[in-house]
Amino acid sequence: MDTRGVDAGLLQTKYRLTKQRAAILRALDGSAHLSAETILERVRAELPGVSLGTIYRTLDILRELGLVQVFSHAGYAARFEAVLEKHHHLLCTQCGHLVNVEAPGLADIARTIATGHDFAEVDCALTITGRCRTCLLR
Amino acid sequence: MDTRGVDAGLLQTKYRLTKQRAAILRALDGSAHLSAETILERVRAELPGVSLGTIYRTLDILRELGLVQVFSHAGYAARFEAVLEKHHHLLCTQCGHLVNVEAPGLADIARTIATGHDFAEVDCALTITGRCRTCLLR
DNA sequence: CTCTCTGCAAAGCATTTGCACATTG
DNA sequence: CAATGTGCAAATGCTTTGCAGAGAG
Repeated sequence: MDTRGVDAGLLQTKYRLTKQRAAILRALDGSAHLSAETILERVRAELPGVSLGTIYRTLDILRELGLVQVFSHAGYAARFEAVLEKHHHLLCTQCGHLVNVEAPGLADIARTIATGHDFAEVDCALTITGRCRTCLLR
Repeated sequence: MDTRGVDAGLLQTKYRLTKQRAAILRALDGSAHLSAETILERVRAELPGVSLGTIYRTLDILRELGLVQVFSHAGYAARFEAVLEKHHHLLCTQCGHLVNVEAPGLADIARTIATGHDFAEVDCALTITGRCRTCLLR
């Protein structure tokens, strides 16, 4: 994630660029699938006083701005990552391991389905579940 | 949903067919996208003492047996429905309205992606989001 | 200076669980 | 009867929120 680009993105909005927010952006940089708790740990490493409430509030703003993608699935805490390119998820139902995958053409399929039902402003999220190699061998 | 078929299905397992479970199956019959709370209300209409714990426990068994499909999405309580045919979901992000849709060929796409990453026992769930006609006009 | 943001701690909500009793097969 | 299921209520875990003080622009 190009943090400078995101900073600029934030600055163009009504939101302020605080040191907490900058640290959260840095924590997301280059890593995928971080839980709020993990982000809290990383941020606290450089900014000890930060609270979980701030993490959630900031992530929600970043999601609203389209800078962060959220993965949530029944039975797991949400996981967050910076948006680089649109992608989908492959989840191991045994160990929770998450892989980013691309599904070329899926967006078009989804848009066709949605417009057929009079929906607009369409987005889609595909979650593929299964068992990963490691778990299969166990 | 053919409740008799499901009863038979239950009976073939280690699970007992109690009056609570039968009532829950009846509550699911013919309706889609029921929350646990709604199911509780319906079941209590004929069996007043039933608890929410039992609803969740039973739904979990039915899901495990493949008789019930669960839809969950960040910010909403889970919604449950009897499995008739595999389908996907179209969710209005404004009003929460949920529509069942088919996505022919998607299962194959998902399986191809998953096996490419050494995953097996593959399933997939597509959630398309957008705004429904009613909300667009508002 | 004003408006937004933060930390804290409490609340919220959906869901799960321990336990003693009831029920099923 | 032995094993499974149930109601109840408390616990859980993630996430959100109110508030009073701190900080950004």
